[in-house]
Amino acid sequence: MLAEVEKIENFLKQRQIKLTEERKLIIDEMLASQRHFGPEELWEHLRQKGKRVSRATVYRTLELLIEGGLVKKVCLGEHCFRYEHILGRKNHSHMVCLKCGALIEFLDEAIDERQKLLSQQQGFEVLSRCFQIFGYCKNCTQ
Amino acid sequence: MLAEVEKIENFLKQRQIKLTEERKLIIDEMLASQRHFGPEELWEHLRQKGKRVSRATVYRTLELLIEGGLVKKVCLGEHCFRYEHILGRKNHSHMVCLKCGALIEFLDEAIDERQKLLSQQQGFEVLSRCFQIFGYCKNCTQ
DNA sequence: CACTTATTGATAATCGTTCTCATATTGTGA
DNA sequence: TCACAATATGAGAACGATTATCAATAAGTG
Ligand SMILES: [Mn+2]
Ligand SMILES: [Mn+2]
Ligand SMILES: [Zn+2]
Ligand SMILES: [Zn+2]
Repeated sequence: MLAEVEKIENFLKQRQIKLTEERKLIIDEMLASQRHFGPEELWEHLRQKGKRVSRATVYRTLELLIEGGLVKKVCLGEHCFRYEHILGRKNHSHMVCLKCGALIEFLDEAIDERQKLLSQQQGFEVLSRCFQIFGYCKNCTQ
Repeated sequence: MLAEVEKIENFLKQRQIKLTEERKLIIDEMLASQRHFGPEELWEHLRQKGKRVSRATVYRTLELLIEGGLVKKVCLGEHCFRYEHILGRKNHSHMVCLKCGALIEFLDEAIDERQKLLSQQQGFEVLSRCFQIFGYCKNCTQ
């Protein structure tokens, strides 16, 4: 956790970005709370702790952290986006339960390699990937 | 194309769904135009041909066709959704060029199998998948 | 043809996200 | 330490794609 905060602060310093109170609050909350979260959710958590920041600042900060490669935005269906920090985590994908909302993370060497091969064949330079599987989780099919 | 129209009309008849002028227009336009399209785009094309339907009807009809498994909605980044008809087409994924917007379709047995295996391991019942690769196409990296 | 039921159009509402801009804070270098 | 330029913030307006509303209209059955 300390290493993570440090990595983030280094990123901010490298560019002409100021480490404000609000950004600290948002980053701390992100690292402390559950893995996948929405901006509104994070904002509400802070608010409940008496830490009031603007919704706009939450969005702006998350965007900043994405630019720095510290946070990833995941599309979980129609109009549902979640964020998660990816400090020290391997690139992974998600299975999304359409009933209970459960998220199952997965990663697979074989898929990664096939995917790499396919894009090379097309002369396609990969920047990011987005792979979701929608359906019902174990609990919800029983 | 005829077979496709027929398949769609069969789907409509099977349920208590009426084959209205507007729905015919939308389906014809979809089959006649390019593969991936947005609702607004389809609406505009019809309008330019003097065929006026409500935007709402375009959305409603596409939704209907998705239910019938005749159309698929593809998420191409943040707030960009496209539709495509999947009549007689294998399930495929897309590489999306972030510069020129090009779409490269791909499908791969190996990935499908790994994915199937992974979801089985989790006891996860798959309903749909969504796999996109973002980056730069051949033309845009040169 | 008549009648029931589904569908349409126009536009208001929604909702997550971004924009605006006056005010406040940060970090620098004197 | 202090002053100052550069950045960042908050509050709420604006946005834009999609969905909801509901009175008027059309489809299809028999
Ligand atoms: Mn995850
Ligand atoms: Mn396609
Ligand atoms: Zn579930
Ligand atoms: Zn391109």
